[in-house]
Amino acid sequence: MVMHKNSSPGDITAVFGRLVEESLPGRRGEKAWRALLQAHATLMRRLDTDLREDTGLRLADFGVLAQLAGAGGELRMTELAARTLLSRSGLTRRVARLVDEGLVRRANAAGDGRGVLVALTEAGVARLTETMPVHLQGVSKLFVERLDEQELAVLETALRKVIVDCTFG
Amino acid sequence: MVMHKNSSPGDITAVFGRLVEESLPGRRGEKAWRALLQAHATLMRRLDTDLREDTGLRLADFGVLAQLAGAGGELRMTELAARTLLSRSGLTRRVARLVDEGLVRRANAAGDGRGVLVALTEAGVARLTETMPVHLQGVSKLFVERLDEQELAVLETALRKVIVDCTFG
DNA sequence: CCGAGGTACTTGCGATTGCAAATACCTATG
DNA sequence: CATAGGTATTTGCAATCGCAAGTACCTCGG
Repeated sequence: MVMHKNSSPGDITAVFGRLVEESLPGRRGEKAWRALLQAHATLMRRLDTDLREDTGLRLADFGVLAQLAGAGGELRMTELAARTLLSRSGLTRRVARLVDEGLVRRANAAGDGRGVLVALTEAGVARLTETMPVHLQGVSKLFVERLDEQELAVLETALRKVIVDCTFG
Repeated sequence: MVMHKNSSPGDITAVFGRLVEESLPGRRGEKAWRALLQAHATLMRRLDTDLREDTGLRLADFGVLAQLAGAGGELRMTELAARTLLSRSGLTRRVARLVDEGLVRRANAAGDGRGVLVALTEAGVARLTETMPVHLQGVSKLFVERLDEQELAVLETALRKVIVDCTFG
């Protein structure tokens, strides 16, 4: 065993390991946390690149169209931002791009001059119709099919418990 | 019951609902998937803003320093990119910024002229030492403490199953 | 009906991103 | 020992991001 005046190699790991123990006794939850980060990052990257290759649509744009469809075709900006987990300013620009592509339309909210109603166009519906199966099959293959009922149930309840309320944008 | 030639309000939701059923029979896993997206997005945003307010360090920069510490103080670029879930080009620039701030140092990899070794500086170690508890207590409070042993165990095994192999960058 | 203060959304700005191409170096083959 | 092809990293570029400030509109007390 070699000891130096300063840190020996691998020492740093041990020092910070001890620091982890102080906040996470027994390093409880560390592996689950890491798994969450890694699963999310790799799944998103894969789903996004696959979707773009197969349909030309970005995952974030798909998310906007899908949320609109799930809400009956139209939503206010703020509500849409909340559902898509996008910042308000980010949504403003994303919607602008979708309007340019003709997939979405903007209208004034009836009875509130401040509000903007975003609605799917016919082209948007058509685009979503061809895109949806591609994305869902990706989610199915990479996520749903790899998990059993119990795992899905626990994931749902556990992850719901850790959703934080935080304003986006 | 009112029927129009074209879609009636709410119709779109039903149409796409049917489309979901085709790829996800019984909409299996849909709720868990949604919970994953929402938990990740809100947790990350919260942890990042909290960390920045309390220590001035971005979450992504913290991640780089923490991975280096966990690996004994230094890593090659590609390995570091993989561990931090960053793209290679993203890491190049992030490391450049960290070098500017003096938290990290670059050196040539011994025996491979192509390789770059990124290492924590003393200042980097110091910064990490003061930052680590803040971040970990955030993770503890928002994530670990809200879950029981079984939930953490299932999260870990389930999420590990859905980690995709995909090159970053 | 006026004005203060709240809400809804957009925009200026500087920072950051990833992709694809470029650079630099290594390795194996003939 | 030349060179073809692979690996490690960086950079040009155009797109995108969030924050903070700005605009527009609504609401309500007086």
